[in-house]
Amino acid sequence: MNKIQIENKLSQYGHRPTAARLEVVEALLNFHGHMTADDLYEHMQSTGSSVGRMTVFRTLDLLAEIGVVRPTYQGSGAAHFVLLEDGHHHHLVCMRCAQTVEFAECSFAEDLSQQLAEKHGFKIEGHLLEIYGVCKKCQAG
Amino acid sequence: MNKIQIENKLSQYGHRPTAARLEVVEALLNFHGHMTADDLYEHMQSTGSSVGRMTVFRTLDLLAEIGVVRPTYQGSGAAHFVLLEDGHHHHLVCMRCAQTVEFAECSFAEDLSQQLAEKHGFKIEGHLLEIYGVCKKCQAG
DNA sequence: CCTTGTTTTGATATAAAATATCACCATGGC
DNA sequence: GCCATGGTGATATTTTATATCAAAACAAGG
Ligand SMILES: [Zn+2]
Ligand SMILES: [Zn+2]
Ligand SMILES: [Zn+2]
Ligand SMILES: [Zn+2]
Repeated sequence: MNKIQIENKLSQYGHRPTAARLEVVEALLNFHGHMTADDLYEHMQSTGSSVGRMTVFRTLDLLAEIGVVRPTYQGSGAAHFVLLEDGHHHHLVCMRCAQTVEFAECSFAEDLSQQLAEKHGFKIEGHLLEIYGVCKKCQAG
Repeated sequence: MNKIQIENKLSQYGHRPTAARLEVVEALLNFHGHMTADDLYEHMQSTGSSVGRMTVFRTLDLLAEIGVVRPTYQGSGAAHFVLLEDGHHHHLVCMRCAQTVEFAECSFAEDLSQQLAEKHGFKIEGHLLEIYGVCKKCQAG
């Protein structure tokens, strides 16, 4: 999902694709991997952006609402946002040290999605699969 | 997963199944669904427990470390803990109002688990599948 | 263009949640 | 019992998130 697509999605949902929001989107796409709102804000600061902290928080919330990102909890107290490429995201998380490894393989069946949508009246737009385990380093320690 | 099994798991991992911890476990099992640490603490208070707030936080962290619960983020600022029955948990979340619906159907393939374990050196112990969508009420509004 | 109503922004203030500290208590091995 | 280790809980502190509000940006209509 690129900047243009996200811009369109914002418009679709009646939110203006303002300069500040697009700066956040740009930073989000450049900043690879998981990040907290403050991580992203500080990264933007370091590249000379003048977008405020509140706008970063609000834009991430907005992007979560329209299904571009999703907040997850990685044990640090702050929400970590992950990009939902093509609507989904998958990662392994170490239960001890919170190290995460992303992977592309998707085992989510489309028919289960439909079945759940009907059963619960939801319009389904994406998913996150988190697998828990213990990483090599923590198995040794 | 019942109280005894969790008690054994604590011991297995070298943590004492103290009275305070078991009270938290008991409350956790009674309190159905998702909850924040403070939700659980307040619930315990209301039932006359004298276990302190810190112990509730610490016990939940401990249980997360051994795979009994998992913190998730549901947009409220506080971590929501879900019980990993038999190692896994699945729910639908509304992207607008954060309403959640749990479901039992599991589409996670065992062979993918093995494949990932080998590839990344993880010892896999469970998973969470979060499906995002818009609930009936929010579709209407 | 201007005017006007609406949305967005960002500084600041506030509230909420998580973590650190530390003295005390409980437990288990010696 | 005595010591070493681990666990507890009150409190203080830090970190995150949210509320507030005046100013700025914008869209629409005249
Ligand atoms: Zn690890
Ligand atoms: Zn997927
Ligand atoms: Zn909803
Ligand atoms: Zn499952």
